[in-house]
Amino acid sequence: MTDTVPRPTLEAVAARAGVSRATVSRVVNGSDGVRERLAERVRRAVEELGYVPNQAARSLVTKRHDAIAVIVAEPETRVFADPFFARQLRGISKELTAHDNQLVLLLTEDRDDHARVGRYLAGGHVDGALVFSLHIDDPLPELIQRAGLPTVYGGRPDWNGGRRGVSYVDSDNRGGARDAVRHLLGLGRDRIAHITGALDQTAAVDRLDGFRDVMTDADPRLVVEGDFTPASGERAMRRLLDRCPGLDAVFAGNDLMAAGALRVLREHGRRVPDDVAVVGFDDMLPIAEQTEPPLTTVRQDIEEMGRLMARLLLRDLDRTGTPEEAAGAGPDGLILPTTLIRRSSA
Amino acid sequence: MTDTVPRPTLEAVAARAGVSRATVSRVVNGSDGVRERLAERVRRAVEELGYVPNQAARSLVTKRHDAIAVIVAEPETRVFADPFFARQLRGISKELTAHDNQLVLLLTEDRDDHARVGRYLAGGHVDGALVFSLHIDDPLPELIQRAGLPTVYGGRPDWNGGRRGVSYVDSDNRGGARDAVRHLLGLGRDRIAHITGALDQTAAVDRLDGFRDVMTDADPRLVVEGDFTPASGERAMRRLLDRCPGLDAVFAGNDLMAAGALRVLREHGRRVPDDVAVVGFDDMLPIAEQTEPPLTTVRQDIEEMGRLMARLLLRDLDRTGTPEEAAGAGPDGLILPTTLIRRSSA
DNA sequence: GTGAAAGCGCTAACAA
DNA sequence: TTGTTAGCGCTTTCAC
Repeated sequence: MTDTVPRPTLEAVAARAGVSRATVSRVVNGSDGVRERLAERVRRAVEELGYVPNQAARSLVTKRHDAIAVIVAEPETRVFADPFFARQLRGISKELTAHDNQLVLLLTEDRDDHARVGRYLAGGHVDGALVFSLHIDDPLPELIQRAGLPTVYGGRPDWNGGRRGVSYVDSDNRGGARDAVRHLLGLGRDRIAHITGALDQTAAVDRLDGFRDVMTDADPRLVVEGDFTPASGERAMRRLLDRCPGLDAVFAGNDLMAAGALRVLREHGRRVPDDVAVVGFDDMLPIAEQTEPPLTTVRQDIEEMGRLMARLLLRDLDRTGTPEEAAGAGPDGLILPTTLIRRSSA
Repeated sequence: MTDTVPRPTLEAVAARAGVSRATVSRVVNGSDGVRERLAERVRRAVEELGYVPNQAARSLVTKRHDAIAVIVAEPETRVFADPFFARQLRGISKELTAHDNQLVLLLTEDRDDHARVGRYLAGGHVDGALVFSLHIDDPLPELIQRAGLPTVYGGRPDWNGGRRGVSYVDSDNRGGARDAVRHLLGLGRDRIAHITGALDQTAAVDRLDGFRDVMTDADPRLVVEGDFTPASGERAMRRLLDRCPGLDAVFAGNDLMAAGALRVLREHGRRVPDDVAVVGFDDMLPIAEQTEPPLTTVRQDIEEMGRLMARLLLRDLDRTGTPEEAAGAGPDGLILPTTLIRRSSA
């Protein structure tokens, strides 16, 4: 609160080291071409004065901010039921700080927020953006594109291929789903149902596609749409039991819905996995391990996703303006592998 | 990627509106004393040019950044099992953006991170800091204090009262615990056990104190220390059943541990709530509603905590330097009420 | 290899 | 009420 002593400037360091500001700047920024003797003197002065560069002044001339916006567009409360969010952030944060970039967090819920975010991005406070939880028809990508910021999306965007220069990182949702279903087949199950996630998100669509890849001729009544919440998992399970009492396995679009399904199965006296085998998706830890019985599920490496998103973005920023830019890796989607984790439910 | 057209400056707007830079600045910053006719002309020019102020240039002179650091010091993975984190962030974010402040997120895990954070804070990039999840003996407060940044803590710091000018926001952990225990007493239980959280966090200590407030002469063997994880809840419950087979109720320090306890109780054939009543703390939704049976628990308004932290900090920033400063509200702790949520477990 | 000097875009005295 | 001007602290040519 009390205004602290004004922090030392380049000028002060220069004076103390008996050199010019330019020299200090060179040393501080690690550009070579400074005689070691001088450099050493400067470093000592920096140390003694506790000098820390003023970022604002630096940005003013470099036009770099060493800051990245992370935009989470989640109007629903789902994010909170989901350790996802925190995990991805951790991954992003690690990568960003390793490269001395700051993480500016932008949480949006409604249209007003979008406008605000648009303004912020256009305001040139950050060098790039990382975006999550897009739903189909989200206006955000449009805004971001207009702001002309390098961007990496988390999760395959629905307009995939539509726009140029779009990078994204995603899990192998389709492949993971296939593994899950094949595992159930391997268990000798053949009346396998699928509870999908909200189909306005590509993750849900891709998992459904994976399911269909394997169950090419599945009874359409064995597929019910949920929305990733436990309640929707319960509803879907009830409907499934109602429609197809003979089912012997369920692949749920995520662990939360699988947990809901487990409850309904128990309620109906079906033993898991004896009568009905259940597989989830995510391996969301507090959930998957705590269900009764513990959940067999498809794990994705969330933190790594975050880390990769950041890495991709920083790489983009670094090659700004170089010739490779046009030729470069271009609009790339990075797909991370998934792993089937066997517990007791299937 | 492609360097966009340089954004218009104050200068450009001034030229277009046929006024001086100073006038444009006044209009943009809403200081009055500009004739409406001129102001209007300036606004139009701003509009036409799509002018957005350069924050770096502004900070350079105002020394304000309109940015707040949010520091989450959680070396463990606990944060991720915990929607807490996301919820508080949401609250903070809302309040901050309502006042045009940016949220810079700093996640720390180890000592190196601390050093980095210290440097960052000292670097004067932000106007204040919001800090969470402190553990006893955390070096962070020291660093922050040294950086001389206005700070608000989430959760009562352990050195409470020790330092001056420390603000914090917390839930009424002690009162909530009392409510939980009284509820169990009201159910006619009298062999009530308590599974504490990690006692290096004040939240756990305060809840234990609340338990003791009511159970003044509790058998010490009825209190077992956990660490907020489900696994610790299981361990603690086993120990309790072993030591005091006659217990008829358990108050767990959070919902995760309560869930673990429920599992062990079931495993031992104790019916809940018939044989043993169980109460949790937090009302962490995906957990509390999904347990078998659903959990009676003490709810805290996490999002509101976040919002209040931000509000407190912004208020501090605003009164910097004014006379009230010394006299002012001073080191204040804001305690939010809790509510007992009745479900089936007690 | 090092220093001098010209800004980066903005705000805030101070004059007019 | 409006304009002029002097920096804020830094990087970066360009001379030396």
